[in-house]
Amino acid sequence: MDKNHTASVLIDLSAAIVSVRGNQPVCLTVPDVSEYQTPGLPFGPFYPDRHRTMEIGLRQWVIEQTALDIGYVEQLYTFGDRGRRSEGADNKKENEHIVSVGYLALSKQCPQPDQWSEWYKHFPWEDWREGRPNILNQQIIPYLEAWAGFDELRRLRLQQAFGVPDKAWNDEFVLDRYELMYEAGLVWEAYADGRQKEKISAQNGIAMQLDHRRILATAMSRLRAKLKYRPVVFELMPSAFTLTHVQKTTEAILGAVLHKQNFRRQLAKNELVEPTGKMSKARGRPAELFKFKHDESQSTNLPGLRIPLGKSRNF
Amino acid sequence: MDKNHTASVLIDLSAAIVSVRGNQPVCLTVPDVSEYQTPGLPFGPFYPDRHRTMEIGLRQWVIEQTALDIGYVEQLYTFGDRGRRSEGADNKKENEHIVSVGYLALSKQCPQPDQWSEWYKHFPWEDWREGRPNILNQQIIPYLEAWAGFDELRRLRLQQAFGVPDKAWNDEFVLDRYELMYEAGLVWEAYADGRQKEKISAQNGIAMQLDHRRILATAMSRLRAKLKYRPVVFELMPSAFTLTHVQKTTEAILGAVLHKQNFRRQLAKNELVEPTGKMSKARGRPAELFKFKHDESQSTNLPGLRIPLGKSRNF
DNA sequence: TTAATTATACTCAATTTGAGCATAATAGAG
DNA sequence: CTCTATTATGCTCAAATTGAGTATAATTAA
Repeated sequence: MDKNHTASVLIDLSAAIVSVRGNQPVCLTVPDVSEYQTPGLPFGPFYPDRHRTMEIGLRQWVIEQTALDIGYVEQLYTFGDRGRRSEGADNKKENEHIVSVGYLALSKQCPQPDQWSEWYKHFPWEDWREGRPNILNQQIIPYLEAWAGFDELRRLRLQQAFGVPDKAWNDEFVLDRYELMYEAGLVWEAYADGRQKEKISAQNGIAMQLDHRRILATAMSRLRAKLKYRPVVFELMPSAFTLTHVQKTTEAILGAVLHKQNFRRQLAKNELVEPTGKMSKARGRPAELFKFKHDESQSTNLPGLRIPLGKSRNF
Repeated sequence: MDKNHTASVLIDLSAAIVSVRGNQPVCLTVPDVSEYQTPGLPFGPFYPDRHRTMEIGLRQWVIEQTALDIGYVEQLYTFGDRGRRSEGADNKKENEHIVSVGYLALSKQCPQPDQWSEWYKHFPWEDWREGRPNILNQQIIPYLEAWAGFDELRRLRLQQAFGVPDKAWNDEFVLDRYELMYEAGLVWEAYADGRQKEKISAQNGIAMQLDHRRILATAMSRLRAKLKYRPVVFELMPSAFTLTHVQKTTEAILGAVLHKQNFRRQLAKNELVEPTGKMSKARGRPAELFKFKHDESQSTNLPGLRIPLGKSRNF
């Protein structure tokens, strides 16, 4: 094997640490000191002789830096892209390449509100809870249509990702949509990476540093998909909660509204929760407080919510 | 941040290159020269200044070394484990740590039959096409039951992974089952890694080098899961095929038998194939030859086979 | 007391799934 | 040439699941 090339790299562990505040999914970010002030995801280096696995390394610096209790952690993707990542960075030697491993982590609380950034400020087209977002028809779709032109492949991808013109919107294709917009030069990062000459006029969501918005998009895709077959919502819930609370949290993640009675039917069928006996006190009729049945550990591969992929949305 | 520790690592790209020969899923392996003669997955180093992305790097050495046409490639997982990976290797400097990025690749052909190893020789408990494998009740389950003892958590995991005693077998939990067996000291690798003092008496499938069997298990899990919602089978099919051929290939991957008519109904409903007009000639009534509708590219996120997760097996 | 609000029980049609039977078209045996 | 084994394909039907309601209960705030 050819040994003329350097094969040594540094490893960055980047984390999309997700929580839900009110009815908004949020993500821990660190501020940017540069002129653009784009927020970024927290990240830290991986020291292979200090930590046995990368996940341990990740948990370590998250605890050190944020004092957060992250229960659920899942590896997302490893990015080795030269173009997108290291070139722009300034505090690294020219020859040191960086590979970044993206993680998704879930946190039940989110203290210090200013450090948490709402998902849908970065991805306004992904929140369908109040109906189809205006930004789609008013900006994104027309621009993408023009970009696709008569290119058969581009039109097919457009149809897949955005459901244009006649297919349904699939909430899991967050990453596909972002990548398409990136390629079409519709997001700021494309300009920052030099793929796009002119700055984008419209604000298609708040940009992030380097490829962090891509990592967040990956996290959103994964979490939305996972929600449907694994009971990960409970990693975002307090120890006792009402069924409506679970639903609101699920809806926040999915960016879609669900049918109340059917949602409860799923919860009941899969035996995911059990009553605590206590009741919540709020405005209307008090709701029973429930707890997750398998909180101890390894909740990972239990059945999940089984939200039918199809059209179960409430419009 | 603490800079006393070395953060520099080498990156290995390991690939589970999968194909189907006859009715057996196979995986490209490289022979081992050491005393144990355990096969391993092919791998190559990643040179960050030569290849823009890791996937490009992977395709490069696969083409160079195997002359195979791999269409579909998907990243599986990045392993940074010190214990499992680099310690045992002998051709590396002590201080150079290795992170291995596992990939799944699919190939339509598999020339040089001796280089391809059948999945179910490494995982005999995963092939349910002829009914429940004997090895489960005769060896694996009793041993695992003993290992679990009265430990509540272990019993729960056993139930999840192996469906013991009353839950259904889930074909997607290949990795969970392997990891459980590893922890219980039921596979050779546990002995090789020093987790287990005595060599395992029973042959629970053919072992592989380092953590390669774990990577293959990851690949199997991912492929089995993907099959159900993305039309990846066609990456394993020739340009023209009969419906039965698609079914046999699917069954080989899933390690389970499917209901013929219902399988066809799914194919028809999702409009994944179209007739070529030609017919196959074989033993019985000739079957129509079909082709995949979207072969050009980006077949990635089309609907998929939608094989119901539940009990659609044929026993 | 009443209205607004939230929770929960129950219903029902449409669709999807699981499992089968019936029939069609071929090759090869006799 | 006919029969049989074999594979392909069309069609049916009950059971289960899903989508979308209506009805009713238990609160707080006015």
